[in-house]
Amino acid sequence: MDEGYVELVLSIVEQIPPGKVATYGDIAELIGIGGPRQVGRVMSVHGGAVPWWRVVRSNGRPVRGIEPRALELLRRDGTPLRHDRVDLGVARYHPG
DNA sequence: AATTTGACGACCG
DNA sequence: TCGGTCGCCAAAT
Repeated sequence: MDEGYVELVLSIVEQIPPGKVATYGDIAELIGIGGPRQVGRVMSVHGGAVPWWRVVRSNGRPVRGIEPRALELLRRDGTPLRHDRVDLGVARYHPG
């Protein structure tokens, strides 16, 4: 596998197809780390190498601090957006 | 070693 | 829908 959960998180994010999104909580639960904050921390450090904009919060809102950027990238992927929010009911991707 | 911080989540009013 | 609170855990200070 790998040396730590960091690579594991990144590998999952890379598997998210265009037009779909995953939540921090889903990833955290999938790999079995303490909580979604750890996923967020990993993304803040190594997220630049993966499609970070396909990881959103549980309420469908994009990542904090970079919403404009995330929304444009999501829109480019064809992700179902409802104004400034992702339609999780349709766009939610179940990793694994 | 102790405290605060953070790309979060669930719950409550 | 919005804001406040608590729980969570690793990293930063």
